[in-house]
Order: sequence, then C-alpha cells, then structure tokens
Amino acid sequence: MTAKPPREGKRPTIADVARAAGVAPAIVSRALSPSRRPVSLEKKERVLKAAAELGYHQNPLARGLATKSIDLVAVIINYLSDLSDLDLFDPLLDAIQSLGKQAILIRVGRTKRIDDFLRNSLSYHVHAALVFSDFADAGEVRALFHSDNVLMLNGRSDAESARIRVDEESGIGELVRHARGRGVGSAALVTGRASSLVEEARIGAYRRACAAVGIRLLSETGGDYSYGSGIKAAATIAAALPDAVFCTSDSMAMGVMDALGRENRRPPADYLLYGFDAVEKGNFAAYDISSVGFDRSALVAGILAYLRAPEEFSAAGLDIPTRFIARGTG
Amino acid sequence: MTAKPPREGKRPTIADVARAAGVAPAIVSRALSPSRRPVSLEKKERVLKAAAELGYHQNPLARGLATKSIDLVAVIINYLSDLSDLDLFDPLLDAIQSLGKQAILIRVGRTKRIDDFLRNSLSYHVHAALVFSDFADAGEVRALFHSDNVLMLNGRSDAESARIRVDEESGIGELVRHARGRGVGSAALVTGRASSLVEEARIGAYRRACAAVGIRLLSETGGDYSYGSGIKAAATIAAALPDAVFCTSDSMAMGVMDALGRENRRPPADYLLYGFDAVEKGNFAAYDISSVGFDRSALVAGILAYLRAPEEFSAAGLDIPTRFIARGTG
DNA sequence: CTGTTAGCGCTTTCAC
DNA sequence: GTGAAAGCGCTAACAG
Repeated sequence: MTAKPPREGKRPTIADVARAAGVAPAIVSRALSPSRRPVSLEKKERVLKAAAELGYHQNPLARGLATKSIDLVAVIINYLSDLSDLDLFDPLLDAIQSLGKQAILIRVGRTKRIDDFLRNSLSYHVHAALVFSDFADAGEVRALFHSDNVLMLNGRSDAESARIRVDEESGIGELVRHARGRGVGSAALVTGRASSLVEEARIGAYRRACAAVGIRLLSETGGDYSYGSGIKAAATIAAALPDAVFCTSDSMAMGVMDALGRENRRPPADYLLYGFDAVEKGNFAAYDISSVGFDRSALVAGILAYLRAPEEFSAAGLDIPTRFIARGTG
Repeated sequence: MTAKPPREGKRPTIADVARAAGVAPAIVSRALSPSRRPVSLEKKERVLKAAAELGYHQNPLARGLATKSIDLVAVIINYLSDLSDLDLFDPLLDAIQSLGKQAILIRVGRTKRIDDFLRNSLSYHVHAALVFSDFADAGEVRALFHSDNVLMLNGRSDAESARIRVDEESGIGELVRHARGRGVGSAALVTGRASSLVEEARIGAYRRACAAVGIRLLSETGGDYSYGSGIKAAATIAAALPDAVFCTSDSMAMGVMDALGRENRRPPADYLLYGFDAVEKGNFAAYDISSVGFDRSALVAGILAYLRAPEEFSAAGLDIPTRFIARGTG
C-alpha cells in the first residue's frame, strides 16, 4: 500500500520507515534518537515497530554530516610496541566501545607529519582525540582536529587543554629512596627517547631523587624502551657496575638483566635492578623486576569520564599517582 | 569581491573554493579528485591554488555520504593481549596508513554479539574488514558489513570470501619431527581456546604429526594462550613429565617453563619445550623457546595487496607457510 | 506534539 | 570541458 516501497537491495532509509509507520521522517528521527525528543508514545511505538520490521539501521555518515559529529575516538600513539601498551590499550578499547563509540588507532611512528594522517581523514571529525604520542603540543593538536575535545596524555598540555598526567615523580621518589635504604650509593640510568616530554620529566625525577638521597648517577645511557636497547645499554654499564641500575622501562631492565647475566652479574646479589611500568603481561618469573607502576584502571576510568563529558572534565586535569612496586630484583 | 565570502570560523567548503577560483563546484570536485577527471589544466591550477590559499580540506563525511565508501578499514580482533599481537598489529597499522586509510580497531572480546559493535556504527561503511576474531563465519560477516570486502584471517572463510591462511601444519610437522629426531617418545600438549577454528586446526595438526612419527600424546590441557594459563597447565604435566611439552603459544610455554622450573625441571635437559608464534618482541634470553613462526611481513604484504585491490585478490586465497624455529629449549 | 523545509558538503549525471 | 541540478540520508529549525 506504500506509494514507494523500499528499494530492493538497498538498505532502508528513514524515509522508508516513515512511510511504513505513516509518519513524517522527522518523527522517525526523533523516535530513534537516543536523547528524549518530543514524540507521542503511540507514534514512537509505530516507528520502532516499522524500523524493526524493515531492519532499519541509521547511516552514521548522514548523521555525521548533519550533526557534524561522529562516534569515533582517535587514539594517537607513536607505536604499538611495548608490553605496557598491551596492558593499557586492551582495556581502553573496551572502555571506548562501552560508550558506544569506536576507536581509530593512529600510529604516528617517528613522523613529524601528523597532518598527513589527519587532513582529509575522518580523524578530523572525531568526537574526541586521545593523544599519547608526543608528536605535537596541545595547540597544534587542537588546530589539527575539527573537535576541541583533545585529551593530552603526553605531558604536552596547555592551559586550554584537558589532560591526564601520570605522576611519575612520586613513584620514582619511592623507588630511589628504597634503593638508598638498601645501601645503594651509585647508580646508572638507562633512558628512553629523551625527546619525549614524559621521558624528560622521568629522567629529571630520577636525577632529583638521586641527588636528594645522595646516590651518585655514574652514567645515563639512551635507549628506546625496548629489550634490545637494554642489552646494548648494559655494555656501558658493565665496565664499572654501579650498586643499582634504574631503567625507564621494564623491557630495557630485562635486557640489562640478561646482558649483565652473561657476565654472571645478577640482581639482587650483584646489583639492584629497577624497571618502570610494572607491566602485568610482562611479569614473568625470570624477570621479577622491581618497578614503578600505577593503577591503569584509574587511568582508563579517567579517560572514560573525559569522553562521557569533555566539557565537565576538571580544568585542573587529573593526576594518577604512581607507586614503587617491590619485586625480586631490588 | 566574492558575493559570499567563506564564513568566518567555518572550514571552507568546495563552494568557497569554487567561488574563489571562479568555477563551478563540480569542477572543484573533479580537480581535487585523485582519479583523473576531465578538467582543463588551466582551471585545475586555479582550483588547486584557491584551495591551498583557503586551506581547504575535504569533508570525508560528505564524500562518504555521496560515494557510499569511506577510507576506513575495520580490524576485528578478540583481544589485544598477546605478545604476538604487538608483532603483527604495529606493522599492520603502518601498512593500512600507508594506503591513506585508517584503522578502526574493534575488540570483540568474548561477546558473541558482534552486531552491537557494527550496527549504527561507521564499521558498517568501511572500505574493508579484516577479521582476525573467530566470532563469526564469512557469511555472517558479509551480512554485517555494508561492504563485501571482507578478508577472513580466522579460518572461517567460505567459497565467496577472500582469505589468508597461515599454514600451520607445515611448521608443526617440522617441529614434531624435530622432537622425534631428538628422541622424544611422549609429549603433552597445552592448547588455547579450542572453540577457535584456527586453534582446532592447530591441535589437529599436532595430533596427526605426533601419530605420524610415533610420539604418544599423554595429555592435552586447555589454556587461553596466556603466561598464567601456562603456569596452571604445568600442574597437570608435572605429575608425569613427558619427554616434550608442545604449547600453542609462546606465552604458555613460558609459563610452563617457569612452573616446571620451580621443581627443578628445566628444558632442554629434563624435557624439551616448544612454543608457538615465535614472537620477536618476546624472545627474551631467559625464555629462548623453540617455536613455530612465519614471515609476518608476508602476511602484512598479503593484506596490503588485498586492500589495494580486493576484487583482484586471488580467489584461491593466500597461504603463508610456517616453519620450525629451533632455539634453546628443544 | 507534528510535519514541512532547508540544509550538512560532496559527487555525479546530464545536458550544453 | 563545463556547470546546473539532483541527490546521498539525516537532523534542526520553524511554523502549525
């Protein structure tokens, strides 16, 4: 009885539903909207029924075009490479999806040209962007996104941007004091890419903490967070083994442990070894490395709160405390 | 001098560019299209210049609505949890982005209700879907996506679907023969979720290979691929230690190694230990586990070829061979 | 509460 | 080669 039946082979549109339910398209739009909009209960039911019968599903592209927003969250990272990434991104994906949104994972790599990933791409129109990569500061990122909903997790926030910071200073302080308490007088520091703000802060925290308790930092060796770079870094350290080795990732600590192990230097007997991240998925018996960790579920919860209501997110940002986690090596 | 200047605070549209260049909007669309469309060279240059000056960028939502396609690739996984995931997804993301597309990572978890992640979501309109998760067979997946471009990597393809298969039988055969060659007469098998087709095939391959060379399988213990489940599985095995333990993931093998190590049973002296996946990022000196691996870059290259030209992708699918990788434990 | 109307920004006929 | 016009499917604004 419909003037224009839904075309075969095509997905039904809001117009098809409207026709089937005998109402105007706008009514269908309202009835199907998640937010409560004025529709009489009776028509709403007719619409819902018709939609179900036709197997109607909204076209997000059309809605996005009309509303200028889209249920997509951009997650901007440098790489997906470290054990600690698994611990974080799996629950994060779950959290994003629990909001009915989906995550578009943008891997920047070492490129500076983040623009290329964003211009002309959907990222431009995402509901929010979570910036883990340290490629750009808050201002740049805001300019790059159509959305102002940018959450900085890379330490490069400014006054206008939302941010969550993992307060590493606290955990590092604990760790260093712990080492001092065990008689450590000298140490080596194995670092990641110093160009990252987060890493820079981390290194600074180690220096200050060591100075504060009177531990001499004999050397600082640059790595890239990986196991392999830990192995390499050990070469520098082996010459004059300090009382302790501090590494800014667990993976590097594992590398240091194995490289020094080849010369029969083992923690905690011959030196104390400390990692960073306290990865769950990497806490293997053979590498029971003391580390600095934080409550990842608290971080995910913070991100979730932001995504739920970016406007209401604390202007002061959120700080996640870290703590020293004593394990076998120190 | 323009009748209607580009509105302040709004991103310029194709109409703004058209006005600035003194041509029709359709010309702008053609000039800016990556595929060669009829536009005089002179106008094309005017358009390009105007676009650059205005800082014009295409709105992908509008284009998507008009063309019914979008530069997004859905990657459907169960979890992001294993070490081997890092080895695969990092280069895969890079590859997808190198095509000018972006990846939307859909984590299904153990839900059967994949629909919820797709209906009303952008996933519906993606250029292609890469299915690693074993939640659904090829037919279901095609029905769920607006696109027919579904690449099955989960072993659940059918005659109509594209597929890439990692041929695990070959590597497992090699591995088992290697064990036999080292005098193994009995073995235990530690498996992942048997409900997965891939895992089912893997288990079958071990059984057949063992039968073929005359190795008795004393036990089969179910795990979930994780280190922790390897630890648990070891309890079953410890009672009557076989000559070899075959695990269907490296992580489980690491767990078995540590659990048996607590009873001073170490590979390769007390038993031979074999993992699966040959993860790069997890090849730590303390866990130098013999394993089955494959060329991940070949897999990524295959996926890339599919994404470039889904229509032309071999109807026969692609098989990636695996091979035994001898390391310290067997 | 309801329906009409006018877009959102782009691509694509289809005449010229 | 060019441009007008008609959508793509949806939502928002505005009368009724």
